[in-house]
Amino acid sequence: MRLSRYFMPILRETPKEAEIVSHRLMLRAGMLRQETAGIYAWLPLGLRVLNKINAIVREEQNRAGAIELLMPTIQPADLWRESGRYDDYGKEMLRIKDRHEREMLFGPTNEEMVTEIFRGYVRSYKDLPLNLYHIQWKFRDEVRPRFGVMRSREFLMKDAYSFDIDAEGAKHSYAKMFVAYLRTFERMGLKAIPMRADTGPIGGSLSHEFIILANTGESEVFCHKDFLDYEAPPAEINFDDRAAVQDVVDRWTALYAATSEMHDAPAFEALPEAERVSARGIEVGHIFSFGTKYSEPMRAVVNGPDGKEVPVQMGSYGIGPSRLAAALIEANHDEAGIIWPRAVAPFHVGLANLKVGDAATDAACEDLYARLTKAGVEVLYDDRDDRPGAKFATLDLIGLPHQLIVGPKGLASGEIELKDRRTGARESLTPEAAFNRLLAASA
RNA sequence: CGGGGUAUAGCGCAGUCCGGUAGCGCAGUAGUUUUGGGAACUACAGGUCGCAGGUUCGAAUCCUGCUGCCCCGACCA
Repeated sequence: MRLSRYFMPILRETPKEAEIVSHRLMLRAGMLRQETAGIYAWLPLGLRVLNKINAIVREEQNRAGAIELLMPTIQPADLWRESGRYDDYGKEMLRIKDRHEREMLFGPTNEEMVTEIFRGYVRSYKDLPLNLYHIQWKFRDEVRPRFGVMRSREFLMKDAYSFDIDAEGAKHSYAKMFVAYLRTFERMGLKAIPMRADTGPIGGSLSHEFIILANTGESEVFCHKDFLDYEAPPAEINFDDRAAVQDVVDRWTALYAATSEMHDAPAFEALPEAERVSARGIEVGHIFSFGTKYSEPMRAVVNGPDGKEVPVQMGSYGIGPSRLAAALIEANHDEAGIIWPRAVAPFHVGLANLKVGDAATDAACEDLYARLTKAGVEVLYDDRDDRPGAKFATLDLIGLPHQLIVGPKGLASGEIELKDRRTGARESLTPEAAFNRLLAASA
């Protein structure tokens, strides 16, 4: 993408409403625009990040056997009366009426609707297990939205729903999502720690929050230090192997980890001091197993092997990609701006032409831009006639992992500069060597 | 929902106390000189001063009401 033809409205100064670093940087980097309290437009650069996050989430959901569909944002009130949540949900649910005075709502979550879809088609235990998910906008009318897209009213959520014939199957479904979540966050370069959680209005018996550690995190968390060295299971893990999947869950839940709401101070303090970690955290995922809470009232039943009808065992599993975009910045930034992990970076490389109009510089840039793009490397080419300093500042702000700096001085000796945004390390290389280096990095 | 702020150009702000033709910096446009870590100069353009009433010869400024937004708290992916 040529920056001269892109839409990336960066701000030199920080809008005063933005308090936390991710919000400030998202506004400054031209990723977001607030339209009203807790409601944001995603500008092109922000959307690219959101799409990268979604792609990883989707791959890992699919790998774990979940199947994507797409449910609407607007739902009929009657569906929610069946589960009893129309009255329970309170003012956080945005309720609206259509032109015929029918009561509708903007979905805050989709348990009811997915259960309605399920019961419309599935009759037999032979069709189980089943896990359906979508990535769709949700609306929760928070009393006080804040922190940009970290706590917005409209937000994007991946929500998966599992259906099983019995509790054992449900446990396996839960474990599969548990593993998928560990992999999802690790692929984004985040250290996410599962913590036992309160189930809140979703209800149910078993629940974990996935918390990433970031010193600007919103809540206080406590965990065993060994978690910091744990690695997510490999892509090759066999999700159908109940024991293997359960082993991962057991391992990741064996040590102490809790948010402040669930914190058991005596238990935590019983650990040797050197093994305790108190930190700030951000919730990026939440999984629940809630049995027949919805299937029973909504009559989502199947015939079991014995021919008897039983309500299905359900679970739901959420990740907030829009929140993740902010959380990623909270965990990856410095004074100059964002530092994107490669997997979610809006572009891989920022190519800075330090002297637009200089024939040799233009030619070198055009050549690199064309070849890298052709090779599948995503390049944002700053071809604007601007001063070098401004270009450096912009590239640091938007945080692309690699910066290719091409100017007449370096070219005079046949070299260009390759800078690593995270380490700040710079290297002078021939254009050819830089090209090969970037190809290798994207392999 | 309780408490506290704030609203003036795209962004950041001054002006309000003490009423008298709306200003600064950045960003934008044109030009000149520049060009390896957010350039300088010149010129230009950009505002129903959140909204509605009121007081006054005259209101960004004083009074009344309303609204938006932000922060702290309680609540939450």
